[in-house]
Amino acid sequence: MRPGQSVTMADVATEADVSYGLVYRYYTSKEALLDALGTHVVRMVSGAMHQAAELPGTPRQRLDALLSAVLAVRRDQPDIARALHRVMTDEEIPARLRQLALGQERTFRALLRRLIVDAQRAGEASAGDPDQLATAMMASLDGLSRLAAREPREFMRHGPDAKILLRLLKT
Amino acid sequence: MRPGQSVTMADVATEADVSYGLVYRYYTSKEALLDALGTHVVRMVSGAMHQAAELPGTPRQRLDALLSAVLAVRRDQPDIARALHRVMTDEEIPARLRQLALGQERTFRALLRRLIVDAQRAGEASAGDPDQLATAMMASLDGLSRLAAREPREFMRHGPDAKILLRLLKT
Amino acid sequence: MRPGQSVTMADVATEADVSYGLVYRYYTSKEALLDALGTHVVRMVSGAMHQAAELPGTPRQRLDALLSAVLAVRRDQPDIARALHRVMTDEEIPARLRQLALGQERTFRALLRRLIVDAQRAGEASAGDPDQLATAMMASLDGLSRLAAREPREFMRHGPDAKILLRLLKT
Amino acid sequence: MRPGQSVTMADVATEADVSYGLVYRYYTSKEALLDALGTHVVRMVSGAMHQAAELPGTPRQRLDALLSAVLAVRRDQPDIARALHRVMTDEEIPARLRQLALGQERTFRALLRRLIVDAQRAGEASAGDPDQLATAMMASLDGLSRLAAREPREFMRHGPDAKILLRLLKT
DNA sequence: AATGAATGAGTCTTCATTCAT
DNA sequence: GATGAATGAAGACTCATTCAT
Repeated sequence: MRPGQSVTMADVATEADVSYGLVYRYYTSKEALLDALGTHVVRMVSGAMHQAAELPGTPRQRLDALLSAVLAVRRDQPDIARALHRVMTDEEIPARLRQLALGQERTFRALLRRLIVDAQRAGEASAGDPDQLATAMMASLDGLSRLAAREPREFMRHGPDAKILLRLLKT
Repeated sequence: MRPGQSVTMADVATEADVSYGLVYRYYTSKEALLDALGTHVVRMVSGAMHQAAELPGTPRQRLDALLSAVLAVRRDQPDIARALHRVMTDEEIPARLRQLALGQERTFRALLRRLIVDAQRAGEASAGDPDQLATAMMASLDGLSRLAAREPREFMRHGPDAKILLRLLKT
Repeated sequence: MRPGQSVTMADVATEADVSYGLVYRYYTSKEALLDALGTHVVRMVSGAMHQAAELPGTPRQRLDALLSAVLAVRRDQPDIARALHRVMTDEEIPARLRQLALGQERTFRALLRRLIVDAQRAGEASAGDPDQLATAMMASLDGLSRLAAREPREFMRHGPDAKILLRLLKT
Repeated sequence: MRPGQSVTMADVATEADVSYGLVYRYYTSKEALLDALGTHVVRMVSGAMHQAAELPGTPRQRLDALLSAVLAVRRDQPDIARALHRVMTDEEIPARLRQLALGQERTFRALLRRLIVDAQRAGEASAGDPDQLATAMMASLDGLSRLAAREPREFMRHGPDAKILLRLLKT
């Protein structure tokens, strides 16, 4: 195992079908590139998330929309999702990006928690600590998303849809 | 962003409190080291998995034991879990290790599927495609495991336990 | 310390307020540009030198004029002088330019030597090896020039003028 | 003229007859290497300077000793002197080193000025602004030093010795 | 067996130079 | 002629791996 980056600038250049040095016309550094990429994805997810959350319907229906929207972004753009995942996993994430992602996570958690509480009030979800439920749903959604990103083809055919996560709220 | 490995051999040596070059007495290469590490974890998970699966009880109880056992390994050894995750995520996974992990995944899926079917027959789980259910459970378990590895302290206090995943089988 | 040129072609283009690639319309390469720049300065010094040497007066007066003229060029054009200095210091001086500069140095030395000998004959300079005296004067003039180029403002106010170098000829 | 540094780390490694990467065992960066090199020379010159200044004798004799000592360091270690010169000329001098060198320059100037004033009082130097005289002597010494570093062999045979700079004090 | 000095290929970044528009 | 996008060869720095002691 030679020394090596998981994604090299040469890879990026090759992938984008441009020359080695050209990447630096558009991004001042690898960090800037990763930051831009990550920001793009975070923004997309963020947008989908807020849109879904504002749809009309019962809390349960809105939860469904929310989960499905988030999952869809990752499932439909596996390359970018994989790249983002790599970036977020890396020790060397640009600090700004990490903050952005953490912020989004917090926002998502708050949204989820609110909908869960609403659902409980509406009798659409069993009682239980809404924080734990939110945590479980987020973790599960993350797992599904990763699977969708890893095996998009397989996932489209045989994968469960996000609705299944509503079962975590039992009945 | 300088070039750089996430874990260097120097890190390993320092961590293990041995000299720089001594690591090569025990492992012929970094690849071999990672392979050994990964194999160790896979074996641990594998062992816990089979033990749990053979416990007595209703299918549902055994499922609970299985999920809890797998989650416990990752939660209780966050460092190793993180390292394994890094290794598995990396493009440069030793091929042997990837095979091993894939094999384990298949075994786990088969085990899970069998227990789900048993649970359905016993009326402990609602009807539904057992493959999709197994997929959902594995993905969710993976998400929870990652969270447990990422925030072990937080997870121990406020995290849901694996039992919550049984809800995916509704009732 | 990143790799990097002291003066880039982009700097030149920006400085000259022309577009990036246009420089190559005028100079086929950076080497050619530096060569032209250096040649320009060498020519200026050369011109000033010969003019001064042909002024009327005693050998001592003509020496004064010569030294002052050479110093003035560098003092009054510090940017160009610095650039030239950089070029001449660099390992990668265009060969042609190096030759030109060496030739000028020889010419200057010959001129200086002649004037020194003349001054000695005229009783305006003490006896002594004229070659050593010429060497000392050239070296000192070089030192003063460099100082003038490095700190032009400071030098204009408090710096000694070239006349002081005549003291090297004692009395 | 290809892009390129005046001194590359590869050059250093080759010169020192060690492998490329080994240099980084001893110096954490090129900057650190240059800093160390420069510091070494500055210290040597500084030492020689102070020793010479404390010798017994008339102000004139001590001036002679001082100038000779400084010149000798550069003449006897042309390689290092050249390297230092390169480093100091470079835009990218380590800031610390630049400060060190400037400090030394100030010290040297103060020393020189004091000796010049003493010499004037002792009737060993003609009247005149001691600051201008010090500036002229320093610049000339610098010029001689550079020449000595550039052509050490030639300089040893035909070059003037530092004593000639005392003539700048006329009599 | 143990140490850490030594090696050199790989990666990010810069910049002289070319070329399509 | 003019512009700036595109190219690719260097150069600093890292780190897996080897080897003398």
